[in-house]
Amino acid sequence: MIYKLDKNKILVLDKTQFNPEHILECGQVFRYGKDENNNYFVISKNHKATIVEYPDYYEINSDDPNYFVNYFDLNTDYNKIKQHLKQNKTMSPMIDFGYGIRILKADPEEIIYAFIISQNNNIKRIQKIIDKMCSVGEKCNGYNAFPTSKILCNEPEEFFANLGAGYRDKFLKQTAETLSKINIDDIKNLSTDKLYDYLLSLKGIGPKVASCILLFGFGRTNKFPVDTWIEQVYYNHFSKEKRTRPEIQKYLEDEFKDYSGLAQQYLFYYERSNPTKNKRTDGISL
DNA sequence: TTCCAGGCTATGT
DNA sequence: ACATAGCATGGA
Repeated sequence: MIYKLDKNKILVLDKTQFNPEHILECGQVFRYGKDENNNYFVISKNHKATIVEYPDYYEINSDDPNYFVNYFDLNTDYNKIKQHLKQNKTMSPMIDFGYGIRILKADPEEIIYAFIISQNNNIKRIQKIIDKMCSVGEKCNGYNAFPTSKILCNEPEEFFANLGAGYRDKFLKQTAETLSKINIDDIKNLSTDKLYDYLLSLKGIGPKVASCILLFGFGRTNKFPVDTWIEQVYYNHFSKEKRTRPEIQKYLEDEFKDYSGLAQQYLFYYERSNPTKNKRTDGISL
């Protein structure tokens, strides 16, 4: 038990396994920021939470505490998981660096669109594009909800063309049309392999994006998405042996099994916070 | 100017 | 099955 509910507030009582900066800046969601009081906030679907820090605890203020108990995965003991992962000597210092990371239970549809946008892109621009998409989302108290697929599929071509998403605009439009015709609950319980194949059938979704969606949108923690950053981590901290991205993914999933997703977040956060000076993508020693 | 960013599609072999 | 050019946009 690391939290307690106090009316409409959640009090997170264990700061060793909850840190808003670690959670939000490790690249799993994009609709977050700091408000005028320097407090982190995050928007998920049609809900918003603000996190206020106190000396011995964090206070989560939101429009729906129950939603955010699940969203922040507060019933899972991450200290136990970290202890297990620390058996890997490479991981250990990286876990100490991002000790407060948690895998969020984000909205699947929102994650699908967000990670289609993410391909061959940078986080600043991803956030900008998503923000623009949300201009057509349901108006909530001081923010816009992420637009539903039904809303998106009724938007004209120009809407997608003007997002600044570049060539990804047609992927977003096609995905909106496809997803508006299905119920996400119908695919939510598919096996990981079947769900993976379904995601790959959508235009703009390849192995890496599908892995991110499985991990962040559908809670499949045995997935280890490999992007440019993880590729760097692999060559700099795990092995000099040249491998393709799918091979690196298999290598790391074999190593971390059901904890792959969380392990990936520690590595991603660490590498992005401490960029390797001499980039090396070919596996050859400098 | 060129390179890069949470890669993928299309089009070759 | 594997390799790679081309891709929109903006910041370094």
